[in-house]
Amino acid sequence: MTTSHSIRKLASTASRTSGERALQKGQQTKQTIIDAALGLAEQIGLEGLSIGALAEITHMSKSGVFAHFGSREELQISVVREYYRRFSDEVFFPAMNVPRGLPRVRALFANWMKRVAIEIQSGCIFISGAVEFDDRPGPVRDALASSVQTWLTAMHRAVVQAKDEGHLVGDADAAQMAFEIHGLILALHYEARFLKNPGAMARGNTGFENILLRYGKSLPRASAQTV
Amino acid sequence: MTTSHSIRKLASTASRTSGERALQKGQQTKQTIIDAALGLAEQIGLEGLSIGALAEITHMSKSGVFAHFGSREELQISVVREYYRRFSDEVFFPAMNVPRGLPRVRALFANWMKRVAIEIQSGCIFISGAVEFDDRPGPVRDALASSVQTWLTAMHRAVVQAKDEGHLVGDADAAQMAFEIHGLILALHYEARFLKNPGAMARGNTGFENILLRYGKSLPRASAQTV
DNA sequence: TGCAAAATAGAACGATCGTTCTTTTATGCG
DNA sequence: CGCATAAAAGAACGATCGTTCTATTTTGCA
Repeated sequence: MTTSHSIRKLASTASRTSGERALQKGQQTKQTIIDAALGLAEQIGLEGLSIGALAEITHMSKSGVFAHFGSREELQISVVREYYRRFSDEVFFPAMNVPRGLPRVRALFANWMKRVAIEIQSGCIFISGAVEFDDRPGPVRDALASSVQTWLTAMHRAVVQAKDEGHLVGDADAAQMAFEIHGLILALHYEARFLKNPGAMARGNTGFENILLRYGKSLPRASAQTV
Repeated sequence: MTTSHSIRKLASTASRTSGERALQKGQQTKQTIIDAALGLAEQIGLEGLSIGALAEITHMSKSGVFAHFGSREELQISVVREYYRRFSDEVFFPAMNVPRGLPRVRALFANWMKRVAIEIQSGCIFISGAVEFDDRPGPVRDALASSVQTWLTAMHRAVVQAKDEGHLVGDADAAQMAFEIHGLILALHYEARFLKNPGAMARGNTGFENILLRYGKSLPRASAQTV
């Protein structure tokens, strides 16, 4: 549906077409603004974005910044899309080079953890945005929910594949497993970023191994039957 | 330390002293404002609180509302404290009537789940506040972090007691188990409230049973050795 | 009931917000 | 180079924000 199509569209965007020409001045500036806006949004949230602050950072006038987007909402949407692009590049695509099944699930989780670990300093827009827009309808919420849903669906698909490959126990519920993994990421983000708890990173990794103890068709159950 | 002391202080507050007199007019109004502010903050966040909006809701003047707190920050802190009080009343104290050990941990988790389930409509300030104030120092953040830490410590203590009672496996790491439980709650809040995923509630409960599969000294391991 | 004190209202402040409109500057193609 | 067009700046708008100051009303005790 929309989700997987977005992923593939992003892939085709990555392989640049021959017709690509150098960015015009306006596009360059717009990208500069989006970069600055993303950095700002990672710190103070999408709702904290202000045109005035962006103008100051980019050494432009408010109206100069504004003209590139036409509205604050459109700016926020641009930031969401940019974040989604970077998230995909860092977390999703690299894991596609890892064999499907449990190895790929491991890679996805590891990349996700790495990303969130970095974001202990800067903040994750998929998480902060969810809180900011959880009951505020509109195009920004739609863009955010769509991006998140695409990623979570990709993660879920990887788990399903792991089960198809026979890497998980027969009664494994892929959606349940994906839910529990998501919880580990959220707990890491919460406890590390808000509570400054230094042990959170290790607990995230241990949590993942505990999930595999339940769902993975590996050592514990196998050894019980083999020995 | 501060945490357990706060819990006990709250308990003593609950048992009303004989010297208590009827609230003066000012205190009544203040409580009315705090109630309205809490309701508002649960929907749009602590940062979304505005004195003007509160004045409209309570049919008062801005300055009339303002006078009770002296600053917006003090109002936000009052809201955090009120939320902490209600959270404790609904989640923590009822579980103290359940026998310590695994039953009490189950009760705490069940109450927590119930609370978050209700908050799928209204929002949890411990979660939204963490995102809003995760890198914004100040007294509001301090009040919030202190409240959250008190609760998480109480949860952790209950798990430690469960291990002491022999209800958990020998190598159980209480902090790790508390971390994973926290993750389930956060995943429930995220997927139910933001993504409107109807299956999230059941996944939270299943996740808890899966955690007990790992840490609980009950059926799975016992049967494997008994049979 | 009278009166000091508490509680609330009202008006105004400087600041910042997103947005609009007009004017100036920079760009890039023929 | 010249010129149409894109890009950016500048000024101003109405609205809302937290806060301050002063005036009015209400409260509760002697």
